[in-house]
Amino acid sequence: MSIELILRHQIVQAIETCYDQKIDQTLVQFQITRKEFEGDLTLVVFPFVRMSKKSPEQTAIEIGNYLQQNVAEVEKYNVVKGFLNLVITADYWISVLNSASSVSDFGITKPGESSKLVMVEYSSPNTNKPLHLGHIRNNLLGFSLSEIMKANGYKVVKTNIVNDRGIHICKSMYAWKMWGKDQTPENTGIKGDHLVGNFYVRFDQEYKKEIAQLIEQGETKENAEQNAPSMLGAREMLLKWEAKDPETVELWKTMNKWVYKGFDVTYKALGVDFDKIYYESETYLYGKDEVLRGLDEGVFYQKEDSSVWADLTAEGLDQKILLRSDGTSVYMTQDIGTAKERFQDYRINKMIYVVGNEQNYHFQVLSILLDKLGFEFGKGLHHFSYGMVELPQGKMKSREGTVVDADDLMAEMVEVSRKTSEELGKLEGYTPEQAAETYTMIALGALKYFMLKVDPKKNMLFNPEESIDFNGNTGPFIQYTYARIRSVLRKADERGIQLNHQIEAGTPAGIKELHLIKLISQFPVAVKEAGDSYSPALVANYIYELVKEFNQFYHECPILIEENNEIRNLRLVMAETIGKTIKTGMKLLGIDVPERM
RNA sequence: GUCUCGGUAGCUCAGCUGGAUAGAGCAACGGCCUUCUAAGCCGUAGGUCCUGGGUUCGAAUCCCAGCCGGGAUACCA
Repeated sequence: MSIELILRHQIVQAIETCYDQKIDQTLVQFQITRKEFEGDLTLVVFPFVRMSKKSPEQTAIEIGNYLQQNVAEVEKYNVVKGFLNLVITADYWISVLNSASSVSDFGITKPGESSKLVMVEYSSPNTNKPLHLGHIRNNLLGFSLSEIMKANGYKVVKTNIVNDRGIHICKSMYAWKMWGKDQTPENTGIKGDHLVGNFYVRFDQEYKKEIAQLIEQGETKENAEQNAPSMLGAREMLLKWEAKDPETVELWKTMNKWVYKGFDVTYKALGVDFDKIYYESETYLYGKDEVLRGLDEGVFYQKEDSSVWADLTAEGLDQKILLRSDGTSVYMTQDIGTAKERFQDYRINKMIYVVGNEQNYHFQVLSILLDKLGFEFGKGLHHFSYGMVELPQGKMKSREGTVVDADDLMAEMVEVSRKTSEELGKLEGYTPEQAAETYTMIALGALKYFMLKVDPKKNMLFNPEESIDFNGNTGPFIQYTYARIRSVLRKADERGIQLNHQIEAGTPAGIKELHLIKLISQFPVAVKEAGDSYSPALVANYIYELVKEFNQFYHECPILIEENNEIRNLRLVMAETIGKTIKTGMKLLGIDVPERM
């Protein structure tokens, strides 16, 4: 049982004994004692003043006395104003270190047979352009969230729904057919997703030219947009595709194949993967039956033009269209279909959609509609809504080319990482392959940590002018600390020092050691909170705090060269446990840590 | 118009289930490599926590109003 739980219980007892009042455990609020005061845990006594009918100081002293007498782990206490600072015995903290160091998966709750199944949908790209920085955030969040859910004892299915059909891909197809028919990834050497993306941009350029021309000829802007030859061409392609025209379907397959091959490279570089991939071209017709059933059951209604609608005014929202007057589906219809499909394919207990906050409204409506259709899981959907990545000029737009490309960004960072490693002479003695593996790991560590350390729900700013840092609160800083710990442990091994993992009670641990052990003990708490609140940032922030604290310790206290064997052993075991915690924590963020750097 | 998210140091962000003197990193300035990895450590400087009310023993944190910014808002996904 953790010290917090023991104390919580005992404090309730103390109030009952001293003041003859029964209180709820939730009234007991603890915090970690601030550095400038002596103690480990602090009880705020103000809430109890009303019961004691005494001054805060007097109340604190009485509760402190009770705890000191009745709780073995409480060594002593002091009172500052209304704050009761409790000093926990060193032996308790040593026992905490012992239990943390003795297990291989400290802080992790492994899923078992009866664990709940969570499906996490993330990435979900369009197949008309390569992935950019916004997708990177999505992918990293989705992957990390999946790892964090697993670490909280859930079974997880990672899924990706590929948006492989629609007018956007037809635009690329049309442009290719018109202005680049001879080009392939093979004969141009351009990565498939980039090649297709180039045609998407080309389409937009030509389209704009045509609009300008039509307006000059006296057309209204609206007419010009509707009747520009390119747009007509793309629309025609969409109709042909839906009619399963062989030539169009063939072109569609070919170009999508190029894109998938490109995506695979990017996904692999990012270190993300999926257990199940859905393709919208296969699922986009699914929702229609459900909507028609809803219409039969009177959940939805039909307008005179025979379009089908949901009335959400009772929920404080508007009317929402579900089937167009020609009977075709909209985005919402498809999502109803895919949701049903997924719950049929898997016994999902919870569905999490990792999708940007611009779609908050969509998912709010989706949840309500599924509920109205009688699906139990409707209310259980969770939209993991994250903020946009903005550039100094504002939002990224693929069509206008104002995007930070995922592949380019990674390549640049690997290059910076390589140069830095070489300048610092860190990887001497490594083979070129080992060196490349390490500096790539560092580059990705920098990128991933940069993206994941900020609160997912907030918009974040990325300035391409200032490359992502490798110093300070960064991935490489944490990786560096890990490598440093490994180095010390390697040297200990070389010198024939055997670690004794069962540290004996009474080992003289200093304030610095105790503080670090306290931090180690918080790791499982951080993992749980990250899972409960769906926030990888909490794990990132925790690791940073631990690492920063360890580096201070490292500079102040010798580990390997400490002369007292007992203390040296304590510090080595502590360092090893911190290393293990860093590795586990970073794994939750999808970041690897190097043995050397 | 309505809904929603945000506003904390020059910049990027923590802290937000109310608690002690609001913290990091970057950028600036000054120190520390003959001792376990200097991608590190120490120090200096930098704040009307958007504004105004309210609740409270106590508010960056909760409530209300306003200002500024992002996003959504019935047939693009």
